[in-house]
Amino acid sequence: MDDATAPGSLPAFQRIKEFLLAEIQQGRWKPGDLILSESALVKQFGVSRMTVNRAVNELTKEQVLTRRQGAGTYVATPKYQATLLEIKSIADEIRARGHQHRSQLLDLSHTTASSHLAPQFELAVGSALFHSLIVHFENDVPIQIEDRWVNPAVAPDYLTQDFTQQTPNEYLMQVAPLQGANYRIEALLPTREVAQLLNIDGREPCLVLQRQTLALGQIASVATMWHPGQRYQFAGKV
Amino acid sequence: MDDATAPGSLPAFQRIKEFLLAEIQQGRWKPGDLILSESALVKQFGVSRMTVNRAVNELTKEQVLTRRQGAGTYVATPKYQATLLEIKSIADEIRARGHQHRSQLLDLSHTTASSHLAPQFELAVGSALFHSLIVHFENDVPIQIEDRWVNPAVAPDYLTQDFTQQTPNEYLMQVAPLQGANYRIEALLPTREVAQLLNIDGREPCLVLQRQTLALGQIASVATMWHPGQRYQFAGKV
DNA sequence: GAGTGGTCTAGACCACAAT
DNA sequence: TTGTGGTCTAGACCACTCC
Repeated sequence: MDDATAPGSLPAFQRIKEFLLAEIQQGRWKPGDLILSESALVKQFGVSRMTVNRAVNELTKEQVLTRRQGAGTYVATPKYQATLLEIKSIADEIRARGHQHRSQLLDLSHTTASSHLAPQFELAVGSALFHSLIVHFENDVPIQIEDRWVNPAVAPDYLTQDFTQQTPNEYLMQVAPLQGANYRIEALLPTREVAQLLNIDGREPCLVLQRQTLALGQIASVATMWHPGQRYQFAGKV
Repeated sequence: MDDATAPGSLPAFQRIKEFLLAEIQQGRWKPGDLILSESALVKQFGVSRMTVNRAVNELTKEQVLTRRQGAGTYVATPKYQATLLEIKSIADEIRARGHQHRSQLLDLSHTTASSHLAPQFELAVGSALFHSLIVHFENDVPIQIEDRWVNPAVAPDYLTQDFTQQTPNEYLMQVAPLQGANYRIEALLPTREVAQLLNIDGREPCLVLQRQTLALGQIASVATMWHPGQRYQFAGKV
């Protein structure tokens, strides 16, 4: 005999993957935790080691787990995503260029969802929202305006953070595992306020990134990032 | 006994993966081709079927191959890449919106690498290059200017194609497997020529994508795509 | 029916980490 | 030394496609 223990059901390696994913997504295993060894999973599921190995190796390729020979298998620390438009920290990006990063907090407040914002959060009009407005400087030159609304259900302590020490993005990724993002990139002329904050001429085009991030099964945050066209570009590899 | 046929060497499944990748990248197997079956690879490499299966399955997960139970394993048709900034066809994109695509060929010529272009191709100044300049229309409204230089070593028949029927991108992906791309996105004011071709005001910002594509181990193509800021944006998910 | 891939087993030897 | 993961074998049964 061999396989087919559960007829009409998923393959064994899939059931094991789903078990492991459920443990992680439901928070019973957290990033960095050591999880069950292969031999433990072999006993628990009554399958051969090759089958367990396939399940765990696939999750490792999918960057859900990390493995260290001789040590064990761990829950991967969330990686801030892929390819281009990485959900990375503007502060890290600036420092990686060997430059100095500084940010100026212009607003941090409690507000309510307008008829324009509410649908972007899939919340009712008038729901509570947090708002922050920050200018990021690279070597004292303004390089990004970050205009962000945050869902209080995801980050209830948002208003008490010190966003000159840690960017909102960094904070949000710390309090809630990022599940995905939708983005839009446009070339727009700045509003008068944007032009003034970025210290540019009103006729200079801006590269605008709008991003909606998802966490804990909800829309965590909606951000609009304005960059001066003369001083900023997105670049990457595929 | 079991493994360790080639001491100091790669694992068997890795050697098989590299063999398969080499066959594809050197053009001996083309997209859609049926490749060797598992049993054929078992004989060729003198390994067990599970080892071959792992190699082929991993390449399938990596979207290099596709498999059909009962039929066989095929070279995947190039998938126009990931996440955002997919290397996709502007024509398909427009048609996917249910709109009509039309393109106008403004130039298709043989030229030589200037001191500005040569380094982008890693070629000597004065090397032969092909050039094309195309305007793409969505429902008769200009939506993209595609200004492209092509390495003749990768696409020697570039100048004899009908680019009103097939975009340069589609043609290039057909003749040479795409290995990667570097891109840059900027917000710029249009040049006089660009403004005229896109039928926009010279003060309207443009969303500009520059992309360098790699194929056959060389730099295949360098393209600059201009889009009117009012009518175009990049969007996607991560 | 012959051939293909999809999955699984019950062992095995190895390199490595922790102790 | 014990336990971990990394890799591999030589079989097996199954579902599916093609002829």
